[in-house]
Amino acid sequence: MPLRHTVYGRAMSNAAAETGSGGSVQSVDRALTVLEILARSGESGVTEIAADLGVHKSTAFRLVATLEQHGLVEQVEGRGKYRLGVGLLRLAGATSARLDVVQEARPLCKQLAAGSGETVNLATLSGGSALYLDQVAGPSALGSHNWVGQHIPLHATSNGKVLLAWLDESVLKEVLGRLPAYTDRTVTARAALRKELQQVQQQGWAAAVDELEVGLAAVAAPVRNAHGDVIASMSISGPTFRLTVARQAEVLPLLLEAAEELSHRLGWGRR
Amino acid sequence: MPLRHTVYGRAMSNAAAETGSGGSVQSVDRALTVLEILARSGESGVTEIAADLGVHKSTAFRLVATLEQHGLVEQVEGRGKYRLGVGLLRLAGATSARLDVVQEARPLCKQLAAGSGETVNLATLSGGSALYLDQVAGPSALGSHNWVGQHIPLHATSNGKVLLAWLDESVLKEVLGRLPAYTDRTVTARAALRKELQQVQQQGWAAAVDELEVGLAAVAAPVRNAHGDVIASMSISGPTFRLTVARQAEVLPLLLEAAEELSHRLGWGRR
DNA sequence: GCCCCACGTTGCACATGACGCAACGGGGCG
DNA sequence: CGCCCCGTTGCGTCATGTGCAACGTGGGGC
Repeated sequence: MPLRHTVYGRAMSNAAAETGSGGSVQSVDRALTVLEILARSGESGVTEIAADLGVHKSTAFRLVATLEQHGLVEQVEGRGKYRLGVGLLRLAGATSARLDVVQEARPLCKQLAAGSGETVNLATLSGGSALYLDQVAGPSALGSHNWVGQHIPLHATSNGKVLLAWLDESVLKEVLGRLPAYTDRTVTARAALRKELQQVQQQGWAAAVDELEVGLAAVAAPVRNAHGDVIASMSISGPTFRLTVARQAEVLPLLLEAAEELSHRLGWGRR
Repeated sequence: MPLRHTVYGRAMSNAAAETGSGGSVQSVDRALTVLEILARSGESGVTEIAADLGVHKSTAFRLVATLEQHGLVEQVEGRGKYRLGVGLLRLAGATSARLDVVQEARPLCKQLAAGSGETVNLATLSGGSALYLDQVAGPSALGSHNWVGQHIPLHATSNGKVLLAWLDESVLKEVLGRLPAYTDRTVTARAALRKELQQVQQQGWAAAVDELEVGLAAVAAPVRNAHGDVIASMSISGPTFRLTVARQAEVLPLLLEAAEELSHRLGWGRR
């Protein structure tokens, strides 16, 4: 789609780190950028947002005020700062309700979480990283991190490896630009990763222990659509001390069964 | 804040269900309304959105296109229709990262404690029993026990019953291993408990009087997350002589309102 | 304790950018 | 084959979003 927009008169004085994403409707574009800024910073004041956006304070204020009226942004009590609001959760809920994968997966994830006692995640490929679509915390997991909506590196997670393992060679090359290390267990050598991905493809599941975070372990299995493409990955994760290799072997059959059942519900292998 | 824009020439032919929420920045306001429309409908075409919004087709199109560039909206393949995009999940992830049941609940619990005069508790399911997350003592509570951090049997408390009532059958079976009696009012017959849980689910709240301790009464209501899962339970508890059935009926609306408001803050979209 | 700065917030006037219009292309159905 | 309805796009106009300046306030430093 061609950029139809003439350049703006002004010379973009700001450091706004323009994503290059020009919007069709300027004010809306700015407003949405505000959301992204808040997502990144967690909490920002009007002045800060304005500077980041390269617009006048008052402009930023009106954008934020409008967002606030829709509940997408709220101001933290007392202080004048702003942060993302819960309206986003409702919208996101509507989003995932619409994604058949998530909807079909939910009961299975729940059951799997109950059966394994650990946290179950569902992830898909999105823009060069793993996007976590859903998470069901296991009974023994309290206050475990919520990954939903997060973009997670592909080469350091079990879900990521599954998603990579069935990728076309051409796409794979693009995605594997850099392989940063997060712990000293992270696989950073391209050859080693390639080899592991092959193994993952053969055995039908992947594992990652202490590779993204020390103390975090997970196993994952592929989810296929009606065409047989791997469109998502389901994982069981927990603390390394609890999710030992032996325990992994115990929960693996449950995981594989759940992932297969989900694939089945999405039309794989039918007919 | 006064509505500053003049009405459009047109007489709002649509059923746009104007929330009365005027925005400060019109186009942003409209764009966000588009998100809400899509959240409600699941999938809409430009024309439909335009009609719903009371604007021209082309206007709606540009709004949608801008939303699309930020990933908040995507067009379903083939058909020209639009739906909410995964970008929302990313934003929501940033939201829920800082979202904590206890933290969100605190002001509500306080208010409820003040309004009811009794002690308010917040509990969740953890490893086969109820884990008390927070407690706000009411003004008339003298030296009442502090339950925070305690594991309490599920079948003998109002919170426990709420947490059980919405549990999957499979999990429920596991949890209900033994039903020890703590007083002679404790429900120990599995059939009776099952029946009560069904009633709890229907009426949307639970009660327990003298079932865990003689002289201790409580009513509880469910707290839901964005998916509608019951993730916690909020209760009002006090001495049986004060929290009579009549008094319970008085505080129940307050409790239900608080629990619903909390659910709302956690992203539950009512209904 | 005082002052001063910096922040969030609001009224106003201008010109910019968002809007409605009308026309195009294409896909599905009769 | 032709109709109709959809999403999409160039254009001219004016509504509307914007920058400016001023206000109130709260907190930090001197």
